[in-house]
Amino acid sequence: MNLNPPQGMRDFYPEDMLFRNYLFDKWREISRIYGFEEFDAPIVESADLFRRKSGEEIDEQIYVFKDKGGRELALRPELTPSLARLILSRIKELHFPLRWFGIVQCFRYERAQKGRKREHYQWNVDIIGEESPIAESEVIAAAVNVMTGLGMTSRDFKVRIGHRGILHDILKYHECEMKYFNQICLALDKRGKIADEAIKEMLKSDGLPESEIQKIFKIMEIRNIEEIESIIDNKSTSLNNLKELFNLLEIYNLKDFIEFDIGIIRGLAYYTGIVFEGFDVERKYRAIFGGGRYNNLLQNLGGKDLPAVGLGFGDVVIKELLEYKNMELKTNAKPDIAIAFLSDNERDFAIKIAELIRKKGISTDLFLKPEKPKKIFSLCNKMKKRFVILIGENEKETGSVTIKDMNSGIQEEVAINDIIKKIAP
RNA sequence: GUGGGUGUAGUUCAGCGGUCUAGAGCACCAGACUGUGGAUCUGGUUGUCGUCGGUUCAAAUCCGAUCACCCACCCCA
Repeated sequence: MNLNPPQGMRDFYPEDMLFRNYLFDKWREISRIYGFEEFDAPIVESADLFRRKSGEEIDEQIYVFKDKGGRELALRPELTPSLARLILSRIKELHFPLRWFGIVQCFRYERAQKGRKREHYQWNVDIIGEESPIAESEVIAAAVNVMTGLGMTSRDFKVRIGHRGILHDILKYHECEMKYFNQICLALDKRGKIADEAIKEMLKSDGLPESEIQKIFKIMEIRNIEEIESIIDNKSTSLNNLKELFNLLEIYNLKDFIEFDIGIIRGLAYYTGIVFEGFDVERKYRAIFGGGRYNNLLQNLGGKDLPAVGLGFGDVVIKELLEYKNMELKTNAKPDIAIAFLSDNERDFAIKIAELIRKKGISTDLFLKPEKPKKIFSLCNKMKKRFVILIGENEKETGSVTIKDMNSGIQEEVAINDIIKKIAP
């Protein structure tokens, strides 16, 4: 019998749930503070919902299966198509802009690797129905606040911001041939990951002439918006858009967290404008979160265009990063109090004491059978209990309990009425 | 889908053709008796050496297949 979970799927032991809940709580808290409402959708959707979106290629990466009625269903690889479905079916009654978020489990059928599994949880934040870059800035601000809430600073991570349209404009200015746009995007994406020479080779084998390749490398050197301004004129709406976003983010006081990066492309075909990704400064990990503007959200479902900005923030990379930085978690969710008894004669008395404490909302772990004191204290020590309440013959007779403070090692006999005072002062 | 790496006690790993009747650290269990944990000490347990097959007098060790995990690519969240 193979005890492993299916390939790329994850088990969450209690100690893993500690981190997961910690992260989810952070996501929820920031969502609430930034005024987003939570929603969810089925984890299983009609396979067509996901296919329709971005061509055929995605098909191979979706878990597809047939239900007993022969309908083709899929485990969701992402939340956005479901979001589009929900919005479209209430398009008349919803008032925009909408701010929705979800914390959802997604699946992708592909080989697992560092920072990527076949299954992950993802925080999704979307603002639907707003053209202005203030939508982007709200979403980016929320993501940055999650990061800082997890203890990260601007020395640990940066949000790199790019713009598809600007790349287009620059290429046009350089009179690059647009038929190579996809290859150019690919080359930009590769920069920093593989050697420049290898990129050149790649472009060459794609059929780009030497002159074009040189232009592209010049473009890749662009490091800030001012450089772009000096290259292309002010009529570029994309450029103005991006400038406005940077101004806005300065008002949010996020200047230290953001950088312009012409190389941020993002794969998804549906991004239409500003795109951004969060990275650790050492670049040891892949993007922590990413998102951007996708103004044709509803098109694929037969609706009208609706401006939208979205963000996805997965649980896998951030966990690896926090572990690497030794910042994963400090809380201990285990019960603080343990109640133990020495023989069956005291069991019922111990139950009554446990219930008394639990009625006060205090987390209490009750031993289920009698144990020797040595074992009781040894176990409680391992489980890091704060207090151990011991009940034996003596205690039962006098109607009291023995409470031991595991930190100090001091113990005393306490009357029933004084227990709460002792353990929860 | 392609390429590479790794599977040995609960766990992290060492051993890489004959003394292996397979080890080490950590973990675990036990240290007269009575109602008391954490440090140290002493003793002890733990394994179809991933699975199946092959080569050999001899296989954890070599070869093949298979499964699983990891890493990279492809692609992307």
